[in-house]
Amino acid sequence: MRGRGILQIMSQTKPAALSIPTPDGVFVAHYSDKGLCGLEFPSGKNKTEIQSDADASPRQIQLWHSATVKALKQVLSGKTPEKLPPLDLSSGTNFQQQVWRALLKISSVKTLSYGQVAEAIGNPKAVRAVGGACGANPIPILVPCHRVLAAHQRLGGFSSDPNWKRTLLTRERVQWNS
DNA sequence: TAAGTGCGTCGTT
DNA sequence: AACGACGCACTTA
Repeated sequence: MRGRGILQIMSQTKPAALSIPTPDGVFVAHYSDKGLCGLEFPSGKNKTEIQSDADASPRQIQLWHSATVKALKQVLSGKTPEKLPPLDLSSGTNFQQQVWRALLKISSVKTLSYGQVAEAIGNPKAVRAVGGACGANPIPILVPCHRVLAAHQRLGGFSSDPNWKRTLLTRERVQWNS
């Protein structure tokens, strides 16, 4: 607290991690001074983890967080979120950010193949790299990497529990081939 | 049909 | 230089 420069005090918000209880478990959202920068799936750890109290957070983050909570719950119930909080995707490389932005355009119910995403960002041969970028997605669910299937409507992979991909797609009434 | 192999390709580490 | 949340062609059963 003492060593911070004036610029940091004025422009930088303390990174925050806020929990989000849902019927599917406790998610954890991370915020930078630019917006939502991470979303963790529920894990055994999250259940017992000390959750930073939302009341102690800056009001801006509280506002962002309420938007996150609402959007998350909407997607979890198979709906398209109306509003997203500001997203901070700056942790990604240029390529990854292109992919993530492309994913944001996929509305609920719809899906794209890894190949189609590659085409969408004007890099049609980078199919496999798109998969890598999906795996590096810091904000799953809200950046809907689960809506990317392999060719011919096959499921494809998922870094965290593949059951999440199946669950989310099922709730969005998306079908795939086994 | 289903399952397995090999290879091209590209971004990341 | 090695590794993937891929895609495609091509074998086998």
